[in-house]
Amino acid sequence: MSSTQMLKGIIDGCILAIIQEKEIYGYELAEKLEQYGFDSFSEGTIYPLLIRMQKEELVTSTLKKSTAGPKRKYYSLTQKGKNELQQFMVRWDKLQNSVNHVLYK
Amino acid sequence: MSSTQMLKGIIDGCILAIIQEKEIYGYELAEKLEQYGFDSFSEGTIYPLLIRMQKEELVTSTLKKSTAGPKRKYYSLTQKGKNELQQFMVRWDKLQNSVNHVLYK
DNA sequence: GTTAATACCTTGTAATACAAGATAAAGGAC
DNA sequence: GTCCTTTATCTTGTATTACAAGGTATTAAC
Repeated sequence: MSSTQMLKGIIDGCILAIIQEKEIYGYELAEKLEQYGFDSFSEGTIYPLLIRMQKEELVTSTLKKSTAGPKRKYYSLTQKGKNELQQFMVRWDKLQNSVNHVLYK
Repeated sequence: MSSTQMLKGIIDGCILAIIQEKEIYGYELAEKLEQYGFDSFSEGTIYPLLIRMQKEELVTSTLKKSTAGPKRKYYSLTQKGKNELQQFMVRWDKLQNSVNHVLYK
């Protein structure tokens, strides 16, 4: 993943980090992102992203019954996903340094 | 500008910050970004971006002779650009907090 | 059986990072 | 004087992707 894709892909990394904590389903993830202070990540963003990440074999999913509503698709990280998260954290750190260097010199 | 566009638009803010320091032309800007640790911002990224920012009236430009090569197009911030930079810095700060909250809890 | 809440997915659009390549001007080598 | 290199800008085309908008399914409560 290039540095550019990172600029576009910050959410990806954050989602990997949240999933690593504990397995989680899309709807819950959306709520959690809002808690963490991210504005407006709609389901139109999150579901396609999760599907993409599963295609890339960063996450796996299992269906579990819900108390109310359709089955929940719980996601957890694969080893590849854990590696990707590590790499993301390095890139994020570097990006943070660069941006702060520019902004605050 | 939404939070999403920000994710994609971090470079925009950085470029505004660099231009605010002193007027600068595209080619020089590309070099400077590399100095600051950004990988690989090619001219195919930077020139369209500068043109876009001028269209949005965030920057103005004036041509000046170069010692070698075609005329340099020096960019500087408009008042609108300065405001945008301020807003970007606030959004960046918020984003940083959110991401770090997720990553390092 | 209707409503509300929960949960997932799809389609279409606009933005945009970037590679690749075109163009232009100046200076130096020969 | 013509060729090469360096400096400098711009354009075209492609792939990615955030998101709005809307659709579908399941359960509980009434």
